[in-house]
Amino acid sequence: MTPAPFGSPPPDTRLPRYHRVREALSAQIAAHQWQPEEPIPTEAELAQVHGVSIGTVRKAVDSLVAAGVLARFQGRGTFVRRPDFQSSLFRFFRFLDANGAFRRPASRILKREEVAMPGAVAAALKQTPGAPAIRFHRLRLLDERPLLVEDIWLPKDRFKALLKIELSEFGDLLYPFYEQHCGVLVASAQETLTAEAAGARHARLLELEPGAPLIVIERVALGADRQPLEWRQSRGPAGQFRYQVEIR
Amino acid sequence: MTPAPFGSPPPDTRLPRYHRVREALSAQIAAHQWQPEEPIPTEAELAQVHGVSIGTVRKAVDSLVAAGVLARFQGRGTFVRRPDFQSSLFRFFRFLDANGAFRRPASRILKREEVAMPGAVAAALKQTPGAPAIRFHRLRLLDERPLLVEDIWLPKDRFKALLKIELSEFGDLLYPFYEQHCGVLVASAQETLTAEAAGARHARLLELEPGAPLIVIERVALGADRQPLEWRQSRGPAGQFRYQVEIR
DNA sequence: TAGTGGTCTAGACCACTCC
DNA sequence: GAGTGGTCTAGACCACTAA
Repeated sequence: MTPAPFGSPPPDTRLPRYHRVREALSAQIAAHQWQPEEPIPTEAELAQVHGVSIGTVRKAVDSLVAAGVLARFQGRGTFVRRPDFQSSLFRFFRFLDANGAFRRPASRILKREEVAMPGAVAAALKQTPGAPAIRFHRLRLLDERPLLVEDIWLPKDRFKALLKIELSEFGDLLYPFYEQHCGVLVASAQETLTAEAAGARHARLLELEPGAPLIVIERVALGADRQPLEWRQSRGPAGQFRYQVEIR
Repeated sequence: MTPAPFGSPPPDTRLPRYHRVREALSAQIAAHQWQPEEPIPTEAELAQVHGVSIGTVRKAVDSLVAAGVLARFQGRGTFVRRPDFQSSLFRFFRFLDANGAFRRPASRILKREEVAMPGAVAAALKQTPGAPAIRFHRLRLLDERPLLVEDIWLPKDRFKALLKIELSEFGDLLYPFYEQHCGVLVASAQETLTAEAAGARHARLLELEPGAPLIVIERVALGADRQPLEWRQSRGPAGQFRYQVEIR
């Protein structure tokens, strides 16, 4: 038995080989070793590099595909998946226009401010309470009708470049701005769904009666290293929301 | 090339072999060929029966395990899974007692009646509108405090045995009664989550203010053959509900 | 100890994409 | 046509369960 090699994470003593190959690939993906546009090495190459058979490589890749990290394309190669947030809970709001076609809602930033981070947000972002933060208030609309109110918090140090951008220059999506101006790439997120009665402010913004039921979605966006980057809370009318699952 | 064999479903011309093996296993499971307590044939046997290698059988079984239909146990065998509804949305209601331990809520049947099935329910159960139906009103409680109101609809013909049971004899769970008295086994279900403001009746039953936000979960319970068996709508206070997902 | 699934190999041929 | 992933084989040994 060979002695365990030294390395930063515990060197994985008796795990199955496909498991170790998967860990190695995961680490390389997290280190941005491959761009989403270029294929990762072929299965034959990976088999040779890791000293295992192709079948074992396939099993490792299989599990990363199942986890949504990689995507395979027959004849083209295997690619790091650019997250498209297809499974986001927002998908279950009825983002349809008058003709029934899907539409991305427009965004209107109502306010951008520099404030101290409250305790609950700081806990989610692993910051100290009161740390400098950037906060956005945003409204999302469909055909000029309000659909969602959003409250977005970012740690100021990593995102201060956003303070120099004119509000009118922001597009409908924020994550491309994080990437281009702050070098921060959102890789995944955790969402929590709850519901509440609309307060006066949210009711006014969403053009509802106070007390109307709202769906509340809280999201912590994570980087490839699973460090929390952004915290946001979004509210929309419950009547517009419908979430379906299969259970066993 | 051998001629396509005759059979009830189209005999699957050029599908991968593991796919055909999976279909065959699926059909046998749906036909109750194996009980959940007994293992299905070993991988070696299945390989021989279907004329494929063990690796191909494993791939077929893999996909059924991923779908939650089978469960494998090293050294024991592979079994048809008895559904435990672990993924039900109800799991996200806070079913906790004063000490924070999980508890199954108690059930109190408020009413049982024979009525004609309304159109919406009939559509979900693939019955004709106005067909004879059994309807239960039920309250679920935790520590004597109401947690959920339920409205349950069943087609009368398959479930008439339930009419002979005293209301006091029903336990906390209905599905065992379906199985024992009506020979009907629930294999899976589809759930839809929405929210609404509490009407007067639901508010009173749940001891809330009228207009308080409610989470509404609609469930269609399906048999092993995916025929709809039961339709139910459950309502609970939104503040007690919290649903979490990981998105990519 | 016998039998099960879990892991792994070292190939093969096929279907597809791209040049 | 060259190169990719998709499917498939016919074995092997290991880890675990149950008797």
